[in-house]
Amino acid sequence: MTGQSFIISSEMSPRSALQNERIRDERREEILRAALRVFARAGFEATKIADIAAAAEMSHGLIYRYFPSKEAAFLELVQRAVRGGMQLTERTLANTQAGTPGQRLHQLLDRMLDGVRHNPEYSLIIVQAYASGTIPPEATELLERYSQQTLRALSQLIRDAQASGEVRKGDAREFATLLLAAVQGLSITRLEPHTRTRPMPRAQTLYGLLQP
Amino acid sequence: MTGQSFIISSEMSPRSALQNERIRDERREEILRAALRVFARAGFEATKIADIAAAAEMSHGLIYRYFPSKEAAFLELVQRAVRGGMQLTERTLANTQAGTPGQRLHQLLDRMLDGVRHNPEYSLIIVQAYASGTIPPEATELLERYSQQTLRALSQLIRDAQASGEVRKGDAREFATLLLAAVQGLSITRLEPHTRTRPMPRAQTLYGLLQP
Amino acid sequence: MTGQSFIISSEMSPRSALQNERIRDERREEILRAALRVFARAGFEATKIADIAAAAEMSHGLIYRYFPSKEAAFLELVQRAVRGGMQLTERTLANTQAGTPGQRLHQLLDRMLDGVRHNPEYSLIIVQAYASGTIPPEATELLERYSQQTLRALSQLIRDAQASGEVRKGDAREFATLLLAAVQGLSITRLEPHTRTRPMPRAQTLYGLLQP
Amino acid sequence: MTGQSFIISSEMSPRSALQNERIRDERREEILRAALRVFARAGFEATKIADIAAAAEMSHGLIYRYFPSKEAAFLELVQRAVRGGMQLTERTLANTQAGTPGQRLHQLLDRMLDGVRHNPEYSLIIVQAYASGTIPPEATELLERYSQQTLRALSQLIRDAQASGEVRKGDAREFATLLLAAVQGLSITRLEPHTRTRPMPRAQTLYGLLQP
DNA sequence: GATGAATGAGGATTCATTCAT
DNA sequence: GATGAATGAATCCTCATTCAT
Repeated sequence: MTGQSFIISSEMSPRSALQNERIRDERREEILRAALRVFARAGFEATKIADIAAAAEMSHGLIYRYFPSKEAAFLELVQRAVRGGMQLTERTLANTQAGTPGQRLHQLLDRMLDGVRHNPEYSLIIVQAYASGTIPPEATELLERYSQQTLRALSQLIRDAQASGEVRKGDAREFATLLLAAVQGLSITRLEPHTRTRPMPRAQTLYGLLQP
Repeated sequence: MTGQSFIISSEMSPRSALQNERIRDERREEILRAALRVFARAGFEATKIADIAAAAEMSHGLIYRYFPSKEAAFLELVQRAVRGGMQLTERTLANTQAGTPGQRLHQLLDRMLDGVRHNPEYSLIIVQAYASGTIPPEATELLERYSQQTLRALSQLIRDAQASGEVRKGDAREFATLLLAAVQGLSITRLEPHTRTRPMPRAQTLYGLLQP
Repeated sequence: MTGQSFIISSEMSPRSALQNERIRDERREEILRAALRVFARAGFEATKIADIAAAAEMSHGLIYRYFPSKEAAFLELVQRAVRGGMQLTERTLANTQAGTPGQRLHQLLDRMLDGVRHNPEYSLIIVQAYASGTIPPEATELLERYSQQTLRALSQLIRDAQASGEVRKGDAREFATLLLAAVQGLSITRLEPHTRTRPMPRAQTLYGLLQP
Repeated sequence: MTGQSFIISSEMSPRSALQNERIRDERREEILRAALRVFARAGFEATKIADIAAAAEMSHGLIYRYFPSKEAAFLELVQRAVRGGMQLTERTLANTQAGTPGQRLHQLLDRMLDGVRHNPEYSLIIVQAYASGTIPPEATELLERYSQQTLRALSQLIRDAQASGEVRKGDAREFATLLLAAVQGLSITRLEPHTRTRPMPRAQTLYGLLQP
């Protein structure tokens, strides 16, 4: 075993630090993947650590080597969900070379609905965070920032598209609120087997409603 | 209350039997009112029977005189929420003398948004039921029937309004899905102190989007 | 059942508030009695809530209706032990009419050893608090105050007895420290079945060592 | 360390076998040193294997190469403490050429107090063993033998010193019990930061009390 | 009917111990 | 030998539900 080690290592490490770090990172992601699935479907309170462990195919004790508590794992997922959502809107807003404001709005809606359709877990995490009675203040702050920022960005995009004549007249903030609500509302429908099979509205339909 | 009854008798008189039933019903409603508030905000799992009892200002033991379990109380609220929602759409659809299809659609949206604004608990119960990982199959069936029926009614109304030229062309079912999603999405915003203070979109705005 | 109640109560209390309070107080004391026995013998960490519950002949869940945590119950016992010990020395010191300083010192030692002999649990709680690696800062403070105050009182008594010629010359503080250490050391011997059966030194012997 | 060995061979040479054993012994002692510190302060139950490993600056897995269990390590320390204590008294008793019985008693007390002062860990291990609720029967037997033997030796020494007129009259066994209790009681005070700073009584003071 | 004391199943978390590398 | 990832039994604590009064 250690016969080889005299060449390289003066340390007597069975696994290199690098290897360990890789294992740790992978495990952490595995846990988060499993936790995402379970939390999204069942919510924070109804999710047992044992459920996450089972979904990640590991012992429940191991979860605690990577997260200090169930709450911490949930919080990380909320963070990722919020960050992902904010980046999406932020980037679309900033990416002025991607087309006219209307085109960018259309694109944003497309991506949002695509996310809800194929990857509803992250939007659901946000809904679950809202719906939970026992989330920590940090999560509440994150949600607040998320909705604030997303609404602002959406409103701006709508206002720009109104200026260019691509979106009909009206209170941009109200439009934005409605769009966001629709997206979140649609993600809820991904929770139930029956409703999940129904076809989701196309971004084009949603965007079409905004057109003059 | 029953403190008076010692005057008449300690036996059961028709009067007191009636009174008793009335009292029972009142108590039951008190509990449901309290449970509605608490469940809507915190969700099924995070809500403790003791919370409901505290909100209803009674001992937690008493809850069990009126409901066999926490689940049963929640289920009843889901039933009421579903029934209320279905009645609203059903009646508006049926009430052909209330105006043109477009007017009735507008009215329906108005009532829905009004409900979310001033009485968000019932819509939230539905969201919480969707979001909960441990609700009984009965609740799932109710939700399924609710969304099915509401979507059907909404679609019909939209189709009628399209026929009368009041609503723009497009897949009525998609429109209906979006409207319902928006309403449910908006109810979620009633969960958070910050977002709750933001003005809600007006029904006119929502209806306006549908107009040609 | 309630047939009787019309005479007295306008409240519909099954058990009167007074009764409830009495039950609560009794239960609380029962728990503390049981906890005292178990903690004294096994120490804080090795004592399971289930052990206390078994010793008190109740379910472990009930313990938590009376104490928020194992720690809180332990802390209360430390408090009582400390308070009891401090009162003993304090009163003997103050009770100047009980005899000469030497007589009072003798009396104090007598009571201390009697406590260790017949009621070693409280002294053991103090030893266990010292020995525990996970007691809360509150307990540490209590212990500190206890030893400080007891040493001060003992030293004073010894000094007075030296002035009256009843106790031999020497550093009173050292004498006090030794006496207290001896008492605590003796309480440790109450922990082990074998040593517990050995006769304990008499107060007279301890006091005699101090005499000129 | 073994980094050098690649020069000689990867096979086992007599030299490296010897070396290996020496290394093993050193490691073992390191662990025991660390464990002594940690157990003495925190007690058996509150001490985690990880704490010992951290104090010994090695991985916790390695501890199990040297000790089959936490209990085994603790037991070894109790053994050493007991053996050390017994040797001390035994030798002083036997070393008749070291002076008069009184002088030897004085010397013994001096060494005991010195141990408590500068090296309290071993006395504390004994206290912790007494205080622990989950030590194995082997430890209990050790403690029993220890106290029995120490008391016997001390009593004998005292009796001899009484015969030579160096110690006052009185029940030698009681005196011995008190001396031992005082020593153990003093070691407890080494557990707490505040009390640890207080000056410890001198052996002369303790011995003085025994003098006529 | 009403209360709240009591029970105990269930779930979060810890940590001694094992084991792959 | 050495490391630290992995396991799961054990323990604290909560809370739905029952029951004596």
